Amino acid sequence: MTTTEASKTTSHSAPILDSITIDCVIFGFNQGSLEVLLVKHADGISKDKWGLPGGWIYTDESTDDAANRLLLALTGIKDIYLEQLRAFSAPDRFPVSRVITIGYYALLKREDWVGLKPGATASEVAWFKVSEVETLIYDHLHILEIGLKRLRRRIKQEPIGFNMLPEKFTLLQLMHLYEEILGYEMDKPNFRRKILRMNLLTALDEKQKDVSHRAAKLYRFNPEVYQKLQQKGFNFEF
Amino acid sequence: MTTTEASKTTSHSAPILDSITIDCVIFGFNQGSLEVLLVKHADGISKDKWGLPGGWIYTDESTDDAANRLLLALTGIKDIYLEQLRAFSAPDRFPVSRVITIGYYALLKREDWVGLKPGATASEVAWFKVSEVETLIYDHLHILEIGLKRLRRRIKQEPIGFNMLPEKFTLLQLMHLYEEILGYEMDKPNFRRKILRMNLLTALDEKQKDVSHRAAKLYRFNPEVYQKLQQKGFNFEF
DNA sequence: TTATCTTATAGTTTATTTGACTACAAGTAT
DNA sequence: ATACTTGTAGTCAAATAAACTATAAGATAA
Repeated sequence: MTTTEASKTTSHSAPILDSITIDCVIFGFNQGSLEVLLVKHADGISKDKWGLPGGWIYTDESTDDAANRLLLALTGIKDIYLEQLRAFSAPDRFPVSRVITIGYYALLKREDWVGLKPGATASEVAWFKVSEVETLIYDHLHILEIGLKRLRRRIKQEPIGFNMLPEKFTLLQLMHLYEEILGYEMDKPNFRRKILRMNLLTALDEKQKDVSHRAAKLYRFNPEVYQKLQQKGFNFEF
Repeated sequence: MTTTEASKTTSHSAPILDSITIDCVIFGFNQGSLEVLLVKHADGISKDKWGLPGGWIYTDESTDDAANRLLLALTGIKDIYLEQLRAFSAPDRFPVSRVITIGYYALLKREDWVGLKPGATASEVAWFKVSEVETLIYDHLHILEIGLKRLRRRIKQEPIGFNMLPEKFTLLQLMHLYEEILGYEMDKPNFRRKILRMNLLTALDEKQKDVSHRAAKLYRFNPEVYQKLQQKGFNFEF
């Protein structure tokens, strides 16, 4: 394999599968915008171009394990929300040799992100607004699009949006997240009513601070309640 | 690679990827039951055991192409509804060597199925009721479960059920398909109203024949209308 | 300190959709 | 002719969604 793709991984020398990689679309929500974490390749045929973070798969790990390993190495964070998208397999997707990649997408709390982890291989890492990404190496733009499509679908069916918000958030912040991802505006009172009626949020005895207007109540997502409701056949829907 | 996995494919000698396969869950609807097409392996470590049809991927084709090629070889039918599930990658999923498989699921009209195509490699092929499948080779039972889950989700969001019915069908047949897949009973008049209101069905000037009761009107799914409605933001939902 | 601005939150009203039913129509079988 | 089965139409109450109004709770500034 060329250094181009090999540069995706750490310098770890464990045996790897030689024609399969993983690539990950990492979403974050920052100042009202949906963003994606990209890396700039240090060398190889895609030198100085931006692409999705990715890497090889060790022979003794699943692709889920590989994706989690990659995320930990890149962000220093464990237990990131992660879901497989699918395999991307166009014969010419990678110009040097035949490589199939398994796409993933992850949701990150921006408050957990502290910058590039020392020791990571990428020469540069940065957040980009999803709406402003225009070109990426290989078929990574396509993977990003599929990831975005999946996120839009999922966020209407499962309460995963919280994974991109701080632990404590206001209902308006949550609504803005939905508006940004789904691409349309919503009605504040109706949104409140609908989400509160589900009982998935715990109201805290706390309010926003440092805002120049009436402070809103803070809420926390309650995964335990969600699990219980799910078992009773409850279906999250937006 | 061993003959076990190799026996999945035809004896074609085109170059293949050596650690990736595809496996396909083929669903059909017959006499009120959801069924799956399985093959019995002729030799190798899984000799005489039932599993999903699968095969290798040529170096110059995508996994979608490989899946379509497999389906054509197995059934003789082109243009089968096909969607990728995801990659299955547990390191020990295939006991002989490290092989990742890309799972697919397909929907077949049982009227198109004419029995095993001459020249196919599998020693035996048969339809099984999904509810009665208990053991399959490797992780194929898991793939089947994921396929079923995906089918249940999709059928509520997109009008794909028609792919398992004859061209002309009655509303009750369609409802029975939904009941069987989703696992709960529905109300006849309400079902009619909801599906007809969507305008996706063309009423034909024909009725059922050879039934010992009042014959129901036959309908046909109209993909053109669906496409137009989709562009206008229409969302199929059940 | 009062007026004004901004956002939070509560409530109203109407239209639409769902779910559970009833009723009748159109055939077949006895 | 009668009973039986399934198809199809229609009713009605309850639940939900969409659009909107109104008020509350602060912060800011005249």
